[in-house]
Amino acid sequence: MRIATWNVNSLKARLARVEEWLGYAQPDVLCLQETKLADSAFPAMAFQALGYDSAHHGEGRWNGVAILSRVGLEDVVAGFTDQSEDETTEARLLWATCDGVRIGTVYVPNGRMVGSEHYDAKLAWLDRLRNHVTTQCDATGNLVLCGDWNVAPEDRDVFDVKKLHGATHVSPPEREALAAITGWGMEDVFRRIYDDEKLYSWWDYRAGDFHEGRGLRIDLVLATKPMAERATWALIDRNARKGKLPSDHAPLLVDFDV
DNA sequence: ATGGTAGCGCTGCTA
Repeated sequence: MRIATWNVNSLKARLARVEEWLGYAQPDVLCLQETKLADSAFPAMAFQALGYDSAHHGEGRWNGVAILSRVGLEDVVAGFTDQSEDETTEARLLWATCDGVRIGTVYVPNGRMVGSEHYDAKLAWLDRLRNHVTTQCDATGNLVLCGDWNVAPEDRDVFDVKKLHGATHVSPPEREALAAITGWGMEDVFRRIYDDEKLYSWWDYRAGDFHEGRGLRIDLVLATKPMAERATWALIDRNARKGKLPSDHAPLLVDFDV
């Protein structure tokens, strides 16, 4: 099973690129983030025409997550299950079961500046996700949780450690919040395949950062042990970050022997 | 050298 994750930074702006990419990347499951669409505007028919069932959880202008699958799509759950009736939350989490694998797509809040209310909200969101996963999910089962985590797990995932020291995406509390999730029983699968530095998944649009190699690895596929052990191949598809009007993120693909 | 781009949507916010 090939599972991919891609922050597309507006599915409306990126639909043609996503369709083209599905054609040559051939994922069985694709998790999307930042669709920036309301559910009513989600182009389900375009994906159905390519053989993919889909589920979308969106709010319109910002955020929005989706799962596309050509191997079945069942038991779709949007958001946190502890959500109260009147709680309004941003569309950042969606689950589905695809061919026996429980798959989640996440778009973790950016956090903006360390110490800001947005940063505190990011840490709180990650802790809520940890609570959700550790109480609702089975670490011995087939679980894959992928998306834009807005956290670079280690210094080797950052283009300039000194420049970004203590900043958002690399601060110790963010890394600890992510580690609390992996520590429960999931692995950053990409690192099972590659040890290298300078393998990034996001580059700022500004100042030629992509072409200068100034990026971060913040898009991650986490998998429980039984799944991670069956990972056979992974790739950050930098070609999808090139050309006219790309997303600022590249897609990440992982093959599992299931 | 403290810049720069993209998306949404029409003003400035978000990333």
